Amino acid sequence: MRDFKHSLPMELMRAREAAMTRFRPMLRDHGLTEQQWRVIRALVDAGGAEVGELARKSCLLAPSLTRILQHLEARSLIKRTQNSTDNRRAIISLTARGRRLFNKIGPRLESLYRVIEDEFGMERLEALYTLLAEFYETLQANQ
Amino acid sequence: MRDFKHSLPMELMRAREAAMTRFRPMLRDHGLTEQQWRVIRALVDAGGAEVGELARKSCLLAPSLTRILQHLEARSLIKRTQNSTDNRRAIISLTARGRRLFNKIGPRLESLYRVIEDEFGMERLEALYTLLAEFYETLQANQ
DNA sequence: TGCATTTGTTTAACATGATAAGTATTATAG
DNA sequence: CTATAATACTTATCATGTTAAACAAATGCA
Repeated sequence: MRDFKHSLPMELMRAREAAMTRFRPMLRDHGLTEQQWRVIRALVDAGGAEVGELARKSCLLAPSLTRILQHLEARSLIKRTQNSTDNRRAIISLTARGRRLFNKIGPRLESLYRVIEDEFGMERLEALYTLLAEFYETLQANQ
Repeated sequence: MRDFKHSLPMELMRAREAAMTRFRPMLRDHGLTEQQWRVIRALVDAGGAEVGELARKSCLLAPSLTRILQHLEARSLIKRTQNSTDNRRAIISLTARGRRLFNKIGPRLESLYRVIEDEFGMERLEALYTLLAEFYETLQANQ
């Protein structure tokens, strides 16, 4: 049998965890989890989105996102607007407070990211991105 | 700001999720979660290990592992042996039942893994492994 | 129109992730 | 030898992951 250490899902997880260890403390300082940050960032990127769309963009399952949105709404970081043509769809967007939080945290995370770029090297990082994207596409295509 | 889609932790997660989607149904058929399977596999690999060692090998946090071991013990898949020289350390090992379960599931997961090898190609897969290991080492070294 | 089906989202239930605090045992300084 | 610190785990707590089921609004069709 293949060596246990050579398990792809675990290697992907370890690499991800190594990166998140750099980012998590700063998010925590602002009372945000990694997943809450992903939602905020996706909202900045999209400028308002339906829940399903947001789930795809932030790579979260719908039940997780539901709970996260409840937390963010309780902290007045997001707001819901009803879609007039379809009452099932709620449109989520950042509040001014949510945008301010993003503006405060975003740059700091970017600089942490640049440190990783420097340490690992831009070329290898790009190679990794490419392989990951190809891997994802390959497995999705044959699903 | 860097494009949101270009977020390394998320790309790593998406790739991992794409792979796990292939494996999870079979584990579920046998009443195992991915994490429980990692513990069982680490135990086969090590042939008995202390809790801390097991946590490292299976990439689980200690509190998670504690709960998982309770579940596996309740199902008689693992057993605990006390270390005579240090009563803090418990040695975990598989029961005969645990080994039987491993022998039933292991080969099926291996064949699913070979499908991925075929789809993505062995060379690219090796390249991905290498980059992931290098990435992990780089970030650990400067931590 | 009326009703079954589909779609978008939420609840529920159980398992794990993440951090902090607690407990028991061992090692160690004085 | 004893108080203290370090070690190995476990509990506790809150947030998310995963699956199934519930729910309401919209759609398709007789």
